[in-house]
Amino acid sequence: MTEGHFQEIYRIVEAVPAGKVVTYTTVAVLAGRPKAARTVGWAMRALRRGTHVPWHRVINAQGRISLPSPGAELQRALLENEGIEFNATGCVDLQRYGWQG
DNA sequence: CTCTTGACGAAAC
DNA sequence: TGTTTCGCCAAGA
Repeated sequence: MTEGHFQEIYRIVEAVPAGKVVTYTTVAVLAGRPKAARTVGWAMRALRRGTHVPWHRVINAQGRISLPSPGAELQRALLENEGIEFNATGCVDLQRYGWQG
């Protein structure tokens, strides 16, 4: 399944437990590329049928959903379904729900 | 091989 | 405080 450098990213995202979230940067760091946060987003967008990666647990450093399109509503719904709460500003408390805690 | 795009991020304006 | 720019990395045309 060597789908390129995304494999490592997918592996990390899959390791994120339900009810927790990680930022693109965190995934990038764990993947060994702290400057490749954008690439993580690329990997998420590249997700297609067949990949059971919990992409919805990946948010930006602001604890906010970056998806400009309706995908944001879906991601938020999935996160709330896992018990994650959103701030009035639509932000998630990374200190509380972050994988790192 | 070159140029553009993108679900990022921090800094500059 | 909101918007814009630059840097970084990988993929697609």
